[in-house]
Amino acid sequence: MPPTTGLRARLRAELTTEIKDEARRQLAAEGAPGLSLRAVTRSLGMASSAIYRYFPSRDDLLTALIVDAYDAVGAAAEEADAGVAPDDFGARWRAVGLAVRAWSLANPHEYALVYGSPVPGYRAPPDTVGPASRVTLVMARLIDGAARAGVLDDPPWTPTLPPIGVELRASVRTLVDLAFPNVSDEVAVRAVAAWTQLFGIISFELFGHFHNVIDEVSPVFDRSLLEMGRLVGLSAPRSSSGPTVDVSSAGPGVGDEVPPDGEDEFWHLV
Amino acid sequence: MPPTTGLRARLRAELTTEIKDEARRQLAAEGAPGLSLRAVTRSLGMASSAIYRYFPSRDDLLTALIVDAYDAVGAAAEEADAGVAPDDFGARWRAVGLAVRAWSLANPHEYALVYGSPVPGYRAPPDTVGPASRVTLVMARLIDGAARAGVLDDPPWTPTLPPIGVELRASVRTLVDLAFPNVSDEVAVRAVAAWTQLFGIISFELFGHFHNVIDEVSPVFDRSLLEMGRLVGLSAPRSSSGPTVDVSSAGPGVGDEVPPDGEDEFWHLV
DNA sequence: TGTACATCAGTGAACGCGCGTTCACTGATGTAC
DNA sequence: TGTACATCAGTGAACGCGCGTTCACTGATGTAC
Repeated sequence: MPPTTGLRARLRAELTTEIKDEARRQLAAEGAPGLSLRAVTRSLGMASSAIYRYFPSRDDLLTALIVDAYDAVGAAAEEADAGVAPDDFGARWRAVGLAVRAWSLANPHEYALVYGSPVPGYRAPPDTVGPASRVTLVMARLIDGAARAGVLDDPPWTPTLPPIGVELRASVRTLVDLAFPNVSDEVAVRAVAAWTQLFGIISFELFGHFHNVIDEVSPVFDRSLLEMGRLVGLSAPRSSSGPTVDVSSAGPGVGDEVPPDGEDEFWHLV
Repeated sequence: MPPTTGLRARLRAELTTEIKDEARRQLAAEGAPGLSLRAVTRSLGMASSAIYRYFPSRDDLLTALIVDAYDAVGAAAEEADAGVAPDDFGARWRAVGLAVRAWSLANPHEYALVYGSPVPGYRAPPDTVGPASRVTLVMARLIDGAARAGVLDDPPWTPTLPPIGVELRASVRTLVDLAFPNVSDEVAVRAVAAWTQLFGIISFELFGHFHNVIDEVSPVFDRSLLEMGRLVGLSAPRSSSGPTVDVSSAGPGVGDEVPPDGEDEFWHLV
C-alpha cells in the first residue's frame, strides 16, 4: 500500500477520483454494461493502459463505483435521519424515505447499478457488504429505537391475521437478532415489507413501470411512506420536514433533468 | 407479412421459436447486455447472417424476448387467479402473488430483463405495453372486484392518517379511472403500495439484497403478501391453495437450481 | 547537500477477441397460367 | 400436369469497430546514506 501523504499520494488520490467521476459520467450515458476503460481514459486524455495503475481491472473500478454509490445513499439517509428530532420517529422514517428517493432520482444510474439487475459476470467482493447495509441500518435503527422507547404502536389489525408460524419465526431470526432486538417478529416482517416497498416503488418509477399509470409519483410515494410507517407501528410525523411533497429535493424537477425527447438512454424502456 | 399457413410458414415459425429459446438460454448465462446474435446462430449451427431473416436487428430480438416474458408472467398470474374461487378475493390475491414469485424464481433472467435495470440504448416499442400490463391488471381487477362485491373492508387505521390531498388525488386519477373504478383513492394508493411491495421483495431476493439477512424468503414473502392484502382491505384467504409456504412452486427448491458454488453469473452480486 | 538507487506514473504498440450488420450469391419452395 | 417466374431461406466473406489487458519502455518522483 502506498502512503497516504506526500505529493505522489495526493496526485494519485486526485486522479483516482477523476477516473471514478468520469466513469460515473459514462455510467449515466451508457449504463454499467457499457462502461469502458478505454473510453474513460480517452476522456481523461491519457493512454488506455494508464488506468491499470489505479484499478487492476474493470471489475475493480466497478466495485469502487458500487461502494461509492452505497455510501452515497447511506450518507444521504443518515444525514436526513440526523436532521429530525430523534424522538419524532414518524418524521425520521419519512425523512429517510424521502432522502433515499431524492438520491435515487438524482443518480438513477448509480441506483440501477446497486439496486437493479446484477452486472453479468461481476462478483461483488466482501468490501461492498458494509456500505450496502448503511441505508438498511438507518431504517432498522429508527424502528427499533421507537420500540425501545415504547412509542411503537401495537400493529393495527393483527388479531385478524393468523399468528406467525415457526418457519417464519426462523426466517427472520437473524434479522431480529441483528437489527431488531426490541421488536416482535410480526413487526420485523412488516419492516421488511416496508423496506422492500420503498425500493420497489423507486425501482418502478426509475425503470419506467409507472408510464401511463402515474405521472406524478411524489405524492404517491409520500403517502405510501406514511402507510408503511403506520404499518410498522410508527405514528405520523409530528413535524413535517417540508411540504407534503418535498419538491426541494424529491420533486418532479429532478426527473425533468431527463432530456425532453428521451435522449438519455436510461429512460428508453417502456 | 408472410402467410401463417403452408410449409414455409410453419418452418419459419419453428425456427423463430428456436432462436428465441436459444436466446433465452444465453440470457440465463450472460444476461441481457451479453446477448449476442452471433452466439445464438452459432449454437443453432447456422450462419450468423441468417438470423436477419427472422429478426431485423438485435433490438427486435430483445423486444420479442421482453414481450414473451411479460406474457409469461401475465399468463402465470391469470392462471393462478382463475384457479381459485372467484369470490375468495383474499385467496386470489395470495395465489397471484405466489404465482408471480414462482415464475420469477424459475426465470430470474427474464424477470431481470423486464423488471430490472433497463437495457442501455434499448427503446421499448409500443408492442410491449399490452403484455406489460397483464399482471398488473389481474391484481387490479381482483381488488376492484372485491370492492364492487362490497367485501373490501374499510381500510383499518385510516382515521389516524391525514386525509388525502388534492395533489395525490390528481396523481392517482388515471389509475383509478383505468383500473379502480369502484375503489377509493385511499385504497388505490394502497394498491400501488402493495403492487410495488410485491415486486420490491422479489427484486431484492433475486438481486441478492437479502444475503446474510434472510435465508428463507418464502415464509416472509407469504406473510407480507397477507399483510399487503390486508392493507388494501382484502380479508384473509378462506381456502389456502397449498400450505402456508407454497413449496410446490414458490418454495426454496427453485432457488436451489442455482449451482451451489455460485457458478451462475447472475448470482454474483453481493 | 548531494549522490545512487528504487519506486512509481504514464506511454504506445500490440495481442486476440467478438460483435452487429451488409451484400452478392445459390438453391429450394411457392405461385400463376 | 407442366412450365416460368417470383419469393424466400440460408451462405460465407467482408467491413469496421471497440474492447480488456499485457509489456517493455522512458522519465519523473521519492528514499537512504
